[in-house]
Amino acid sequence: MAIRLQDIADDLNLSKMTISKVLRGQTDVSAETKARVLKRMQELNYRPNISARSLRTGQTYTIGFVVPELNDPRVAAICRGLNQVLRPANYAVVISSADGDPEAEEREAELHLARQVDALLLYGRDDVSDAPEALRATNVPLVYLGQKPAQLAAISVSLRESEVGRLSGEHLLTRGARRIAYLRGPRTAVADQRFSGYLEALHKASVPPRQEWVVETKAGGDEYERGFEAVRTMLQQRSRPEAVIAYSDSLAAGARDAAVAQGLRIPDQFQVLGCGNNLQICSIGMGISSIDLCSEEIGVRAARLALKAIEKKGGEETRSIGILPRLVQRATTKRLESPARPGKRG
Amino acid sequence: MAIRLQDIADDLNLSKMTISKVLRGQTDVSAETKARVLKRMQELNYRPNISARSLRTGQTYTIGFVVPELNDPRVAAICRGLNQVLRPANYAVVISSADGDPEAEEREAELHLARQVDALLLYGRDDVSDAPEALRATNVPLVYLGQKPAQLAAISVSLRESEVGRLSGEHLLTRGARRIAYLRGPRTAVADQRFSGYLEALHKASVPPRQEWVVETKAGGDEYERGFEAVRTMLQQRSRPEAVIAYSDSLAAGARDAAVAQGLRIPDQFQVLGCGNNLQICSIGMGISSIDLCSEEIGVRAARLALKAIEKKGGEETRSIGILPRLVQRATTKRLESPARPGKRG
DNA sequence: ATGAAAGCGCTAACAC
DNA sequence: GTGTTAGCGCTTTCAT
Repeated sequence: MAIRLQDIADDLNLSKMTISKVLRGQTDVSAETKARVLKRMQELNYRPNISARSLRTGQTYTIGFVVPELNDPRVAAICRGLNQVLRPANYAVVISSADGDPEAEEREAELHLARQVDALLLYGRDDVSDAPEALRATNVPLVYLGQKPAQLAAISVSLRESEVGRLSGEHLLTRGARRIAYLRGPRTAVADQRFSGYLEALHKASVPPRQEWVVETKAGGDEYERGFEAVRTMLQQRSRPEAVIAYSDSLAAGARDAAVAQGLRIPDQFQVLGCGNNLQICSIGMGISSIDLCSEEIGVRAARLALKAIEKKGGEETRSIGILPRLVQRATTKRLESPARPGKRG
Repeated sequence: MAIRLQDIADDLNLSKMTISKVLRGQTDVSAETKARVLKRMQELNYRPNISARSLRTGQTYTIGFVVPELNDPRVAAICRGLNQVLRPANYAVVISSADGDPEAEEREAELHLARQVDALLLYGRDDVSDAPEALRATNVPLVYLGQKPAQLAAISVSLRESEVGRLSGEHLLTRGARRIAYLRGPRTAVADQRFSGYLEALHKASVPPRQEWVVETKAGGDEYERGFEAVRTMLQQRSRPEAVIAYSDSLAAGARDAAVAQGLRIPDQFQVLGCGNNLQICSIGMGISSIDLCSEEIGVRAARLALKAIEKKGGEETRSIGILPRLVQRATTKRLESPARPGKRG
């Protein structure tokens, strides 16, 4: 079938060992031989059989990555981060998507393990924090991204979710808002953490939270509509908020448009802060200020951790990294009068 | 290290051959033995070494898929289609992204081949239609998606791009529009084909095209802004269009908002038709009618073709499938007065 | 119904 | 600098 080391060896009257050495860049081969071999490899379009190699070496230079769903800008950003680190180190990232099916997630992970990946990365959905049973029994380094798993003995790189809420609250408080509504998203651990961070920010500023302005919003589907409706309703009450924080950018877009429809000037009379920094949404129409979830950085850090874990196979180093979100200001929140000057803080 | 067939065999006082048979579901094993083996496999969390297996069999039950960029709803949809067909057939899809780097694309493809994928799928960028040199010399079935490559001897599943333009034109013509602007997108083969389909539709309806309403728009970045500007400018001329077809949904969103800003009522005074059926964009604010590119179906068909090609290894069947786009009507184009009745056409 | 032998393509360890 | 030997974990073929 395909062309093998042996074929090249026969062809050149050498032993396959010499060819193998050239292939792997060993130095104990004469320059001349090396050149000949390389040339012939090119001509014959030789491709080393990775199965054979990894059977022999126990290493595949492959890292698996299981994601719940591909159509997610965070996943795309994480992959960029991963590749950034892993490609130069000669590792290939193999992504497999569960397409929204939680059971497929575990199956995909199993497949990766069977394929002898050198490390396995798992992107946790927001609503699940535990690892599949079967994964616990492996020696392969596991790295969780996005969501810290319940069990302690795992490496993870996750966003400090409570900081998302805190940062959001602070941003608006700093801009003079006191009457802040909060579209809190679904009932998940992540949403809860964000919300508690928000409450903390309010508390620190001695602003009491208002029950009636906290709205739970299911994820998925017509988030835009839900954001729109929620804010429209609030603005019809006697007691109106002057700003809103949304769990997602689609919700924020709906919120923004509801306020505009109500005749409010943004950001003077009403401010909107989204979450996710989804460019596709934040840059359609009036730019939405949003929290960047720093997914690319999460990818970079996870990749580094994976590499380290691969090296010291035995070392059970259990590191958990928390990444801080960043705020991206656009048109829906006020500019501060005095932009931060070096050496001072606003 | 990991647990092997041999370990289970020793454990149960059987030969590893018997274990292997159980593993592969051979029938010539007693039910009792089979049960014992299966049980032990479970307990020990045995995972067959795929490298070894595929070294032996030459098959990996893995199909590679190289995409230029992950953050693309078409790619996500294609993957859903692929998995739909391939998972039941026990194949794993291994996605690798080139992250926008055309050279990485070829490297990733090579990696897949070295890993002995049973078939390799390639998603062509709109601006490139040829295959990397090195891929021509392989026996592995190649399937091109999205974009038919220049060389004839290849299997491909692609969208009938000219139909996108034709369908767009027809949709608006049917709704009484004659003065149709066209934001034609970048200078790529795909955009050209769509445009020619559009011209064809105009021609068939005896509507002469108007140079000044055809605007070239670069891809990427601030498409929304560009769509907005283009339509704003057009609407300030004396001779105004009454509808616009956009190469992408972001452009369409900009176009829609420019028309609204100009005080036009949509869809009565101005119609907008997008392309891509990107839900994230089409459902923010006034729903944008758009052309669905049927990516999931492309995935399904490509997967079937790949499976066929794998089976009859020798059979050089070169099939090219063209998929027809579909229109999804929303608020930015007029509803037809008499919705199509069975047996009649409007 | 169960097992022994051989070998897939490659590389580690060691001669020469 | 180059070659020899052995074996990674599995499956194929053929005995028993």
